[in-house]
Amino acid sequence: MTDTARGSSRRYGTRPTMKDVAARAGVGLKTVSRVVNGEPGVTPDTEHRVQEAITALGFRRNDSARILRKGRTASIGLVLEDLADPFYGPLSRAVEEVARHHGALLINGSSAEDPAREQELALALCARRVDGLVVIPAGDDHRYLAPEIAAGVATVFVDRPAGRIEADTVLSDSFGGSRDAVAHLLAHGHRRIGFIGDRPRIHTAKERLRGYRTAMAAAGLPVDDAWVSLGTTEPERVRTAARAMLDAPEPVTALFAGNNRVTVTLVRVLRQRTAPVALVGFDDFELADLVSPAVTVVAQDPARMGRTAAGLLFRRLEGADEPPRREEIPTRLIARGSGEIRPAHG
Amino acid sequence: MTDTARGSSRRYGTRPTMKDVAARAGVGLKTVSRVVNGEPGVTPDTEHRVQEAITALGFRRNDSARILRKGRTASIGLVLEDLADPFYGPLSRAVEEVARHHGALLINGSSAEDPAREQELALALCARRVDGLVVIPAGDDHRYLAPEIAAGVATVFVDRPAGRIEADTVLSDSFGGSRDAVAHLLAHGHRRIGFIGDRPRIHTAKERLRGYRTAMAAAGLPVDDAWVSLGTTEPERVRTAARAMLDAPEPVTALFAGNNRVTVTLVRVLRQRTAPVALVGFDDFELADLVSPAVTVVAQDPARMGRTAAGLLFRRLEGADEPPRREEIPTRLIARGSGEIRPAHG
DNA sequence: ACCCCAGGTGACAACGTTGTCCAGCGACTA
DNA sequence: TAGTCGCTGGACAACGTTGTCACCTGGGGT
Repeated sequence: MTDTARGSSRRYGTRPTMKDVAARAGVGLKTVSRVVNGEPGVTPDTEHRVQEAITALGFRRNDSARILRKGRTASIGLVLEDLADPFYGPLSRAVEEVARHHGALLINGSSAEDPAREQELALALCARRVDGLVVIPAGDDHRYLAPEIAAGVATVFVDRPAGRIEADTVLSDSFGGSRDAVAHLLAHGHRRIGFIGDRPRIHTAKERLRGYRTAMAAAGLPVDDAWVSLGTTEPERVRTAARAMLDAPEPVTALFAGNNRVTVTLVRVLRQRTAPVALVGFDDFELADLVSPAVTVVAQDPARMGRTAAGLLFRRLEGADEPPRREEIPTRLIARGSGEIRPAHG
Repeated sequence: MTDTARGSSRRYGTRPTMKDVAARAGVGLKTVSRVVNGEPGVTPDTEHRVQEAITALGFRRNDSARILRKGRTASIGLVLEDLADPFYGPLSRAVEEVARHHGALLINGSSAEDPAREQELALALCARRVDGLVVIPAGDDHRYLAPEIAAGVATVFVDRPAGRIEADTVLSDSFGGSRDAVAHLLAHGHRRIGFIGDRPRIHTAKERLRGYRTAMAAAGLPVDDAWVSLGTTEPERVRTAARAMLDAPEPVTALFAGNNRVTVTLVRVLRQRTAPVALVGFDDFELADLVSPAVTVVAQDPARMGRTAAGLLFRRLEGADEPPRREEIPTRLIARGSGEIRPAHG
């Protein structure tokens, strides 16, 4: 048994090509191509012979060759932060749905919040000649994509803006949503409100902090430095930050969580405490209404973000030649109880 | 302005090729190829000239052509049920992680539980000449994949077995997990236990039902037909089924939910009722410990399933020539409270 | 009877890359 | 000094498909 023998059955070379089909059907190569692509100009009789050869040989068109020839791949790339994060599930699903509607496949990868990996992935997708790219930025410099965009790769940034480059962008209203969230807590009598958010490098984290500060300022309230903590969403980090705020001499009476991972950790922290602390989280999550107290949130609409992004992308692909757009998706405060707790000594 | 003028900047044809780079660097085509692929046999000086030309022109290798030439695409396909379902997030992430480790990209799509769409997707991926395929079956006949598998596409089925075809498979221990879940309820004194599961067409639903029946039989208990309800996971369907069981003359005192979607709906149903009803769910979910009572579940390990599947796939790609394997991933009962409620008149 | 036309069909080049193979050139050895 | 070796570099074919164009055949019009 030679090694050729072993490998031969796995060789792509053994796959039948149009040439093989043509030979078997006794027709020309181009005729097979016509049948495969449903082009007109083939007698029913010929077509039948070709179809028969196709099934007999188990032929399947090699899209790699087709793509090479046609230039368009009918696929779009999606670079996101983490496929396993519940925020991105509906988003990717929405992108996929739109892509499917346009006959395109979705190729995706997770950057794990690492700018280098984001770039590596995005460029790998460009090398595959995806027609378009939906990117949830991990880094803040996307100039590396400029040549690709110039070469015709429609590119849309979602959830966070592109860095140092002009491009279509779809964002949640992080600032407005956060302002509303904090205003909600203020309206319920809180004066000392803590904010625990994601790393300051991340745009949405900054925007949400800005919303928090703006709401506090609008109420004429000072913000103690100890009330703000930005960092990773690791549960341990969040727990430590929360404890510091809650165990201070003048503890906060309410917390505003900068994202869904933080909110979940805070729910766990707060349930171990006796003193009631109000909580509002940015981004909704499943079962938020079932924990007790039910968690008040600023809901985003990830599916809509995905749909909007993919929509913009395909507009470009269809030739829309307008300056880059920036769509802002509104957020919605959903009051469920945890934000309505009044401060103990209100 | 002619239409050529409008479209020209978006044409792939305008992208520089190795030929262009070679011309600019004053070297041969193959030398550029060597530099791009880091092959030896190029003087530092020449290499430098080529690198310069590459950056100057913004060249990026066209992987379509490379794929066509080499036969291998360095990408694997993933066909799942719904990207937005929290069960599949960690699973796809795990597959992606392994793929990345092998230098492969992930192309994926959702079948939406529709066999026709599953087939369409899987075959589209094969036409793209993915090296391998991870499929979470929606249908129960996968003979359509036989030619592809024969042609060398490594294929692994996950979560549900392949239909009418032999192939590597990775499953959760649905039967054993369900038996344990029901045994747990029995141990807490329940005798009338309801099972609400997914559509009977789905293999895991059948297996979980079998586990339920086996546990009941082992305890010498009859199963009333009214205690079993299989169907979609639509909340409305599940609510109706639950109400019928709970409002019967001889109501069930405990419920076993066949999957995570059903469990969540049941939690909502039960919290509106005064009489305590025990609940165990198949498949864990985030915050299961935070609702009250905390939900006892049979936990699966989707990440491990994904890793195992991708592992099998790459073993095949690396030439493993063994008969199809069937890996069963054990489940784990996590008692949190909801399963430990004793029947009112126990 | 001739010409023309239309529709069906096939030969051939091209897409951009990689593998094969050979040529050129400088250096080292006998 | 001549022969040889090793290394760099390039010409060319091939991967499987599609677009272009020309050929052929048969039928209808004059």
